[in-house]
Amino acid sequence: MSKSPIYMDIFKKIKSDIQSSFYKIGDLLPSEPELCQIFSVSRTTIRKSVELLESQGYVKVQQGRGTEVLDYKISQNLNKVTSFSETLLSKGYDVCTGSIHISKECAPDYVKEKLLLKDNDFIIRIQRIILANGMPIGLLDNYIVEDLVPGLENSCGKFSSLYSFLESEYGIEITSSFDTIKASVTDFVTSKLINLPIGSPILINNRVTYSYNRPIECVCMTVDASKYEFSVYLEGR
Amino acid sequence: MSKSPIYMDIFKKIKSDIQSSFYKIGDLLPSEPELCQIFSVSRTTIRKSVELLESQGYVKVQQGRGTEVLDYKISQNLNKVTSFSETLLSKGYDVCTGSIHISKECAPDYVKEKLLLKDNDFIIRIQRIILANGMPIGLLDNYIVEDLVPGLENSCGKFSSLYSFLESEYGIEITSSFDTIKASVTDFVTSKLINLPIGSPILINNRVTYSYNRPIECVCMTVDASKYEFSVYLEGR
DNA sequence: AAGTGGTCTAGACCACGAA
DNA sequence: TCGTGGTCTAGACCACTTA
Repeated sequence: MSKSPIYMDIFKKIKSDIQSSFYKIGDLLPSEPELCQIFSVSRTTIRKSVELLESQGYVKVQQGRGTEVLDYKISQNLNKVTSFSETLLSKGYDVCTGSIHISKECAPDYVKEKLLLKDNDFIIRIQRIILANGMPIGLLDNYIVEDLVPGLENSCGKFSSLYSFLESEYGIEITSSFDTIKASVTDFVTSKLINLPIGSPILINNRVTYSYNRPIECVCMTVDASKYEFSVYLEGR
Repeated sequence: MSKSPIYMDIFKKIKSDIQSSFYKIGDLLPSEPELCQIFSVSRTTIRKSVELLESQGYVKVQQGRGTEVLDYKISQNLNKVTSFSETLLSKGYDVCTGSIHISKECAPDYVKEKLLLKDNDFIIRIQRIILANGMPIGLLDNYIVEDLVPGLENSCGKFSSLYSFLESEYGIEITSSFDTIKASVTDFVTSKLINLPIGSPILINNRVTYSYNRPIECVCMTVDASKYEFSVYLEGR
């Protein structure tokens, strides 16, 4: 049946209870001993769930007082993981996939390292040319851990935003990513693919995507620098 | 005496053991049961300490294998506001300022907008050429709200990290920033300044810096893309 | 004073990796 | 197979907030 730990199920249950206003913003959650009774588990397990809720901004835990439900719409982190198609959409482009090729491959070493794979593990590779307003704007090269997405190689044309598809079809919740951004210029091949003169500036975004600390995907996005930039909010020092 | 919890003491002890290379990079820490014996505590406590070490990037925990000591010098400082000289230092470059010019100017319109200035407000502008290992690597162009930094225009040569200087000399606490990263290629002027062929890829980082939600500075950094990349951790979706 | 979350113990069983 | 970390239990006492 369910392979996920109990604390994860409880976390999701409380999260959805908050989102459905069963627990209202500003209220206190039931106390930890009460939650233990409600879910028939030990306090350790409840605390792990509450820890998750807190880390994702759903509640504020205060000793001596209780656990308050926050306005998650406001308190969510600004630096959210968004798929590139989502980002382009929000910049006002009309986005679609120009060409796509899905294949099952043995992962290159650097991908194996990032995704903590063993030597014989396979990945699903998705290569795409992304169009914005009908013109090529960039390339996407995704590598996804094969075990997690059986049959994905036959889903050509069934999605535009990969992350939404992973969530709806495979129940994979994307919780975080680590992005590295660099600049370069197009070589011959890239120039042909996205229809730019050789030597045009491009932004390259390498990302590893995680679902609860488990790496599930890595992706390299190459995009026309004249049509894309990357924004981020930094906090603390 | 010590008011801190045991797991915090153990965390600090192991952290300093890592920093002093008692536990070397790439080694595995003693297993959790062993650590229990070493510190005479239960596994819950040890796990809390290891969790802290992991969250701060000192170790990588892997089921079935062990807890590996990471190179903390590389993995530190995610999503914190760091000055560019600090970032370059952490990447292993020997950083210094090649040339510097400080002036008091009327702010350009786009700067006024970002810093919420009025028409007659002035800014202190600092233009610098940054050297890494003695070679030009990039340009810095800072605009700082004048009211906050009286006399800064006479501080030429008194600082290398601007943010540290603002903190120590003016008590300005930098709390957050909003960064936009884009790619481009050098034009004639930039090429001359940082000693690259025309058309070389560069990364441009535009930043607005805040002290408790008040904008205090904006800066444009232009840097040789072959020697710099930008990393960020995104959370939630 | 009573109830909250914070810390901690001493066990147990399971899933995973390496040999 | 054996040792690792991952999860979980059923307690206990402490520190803090509120009333």
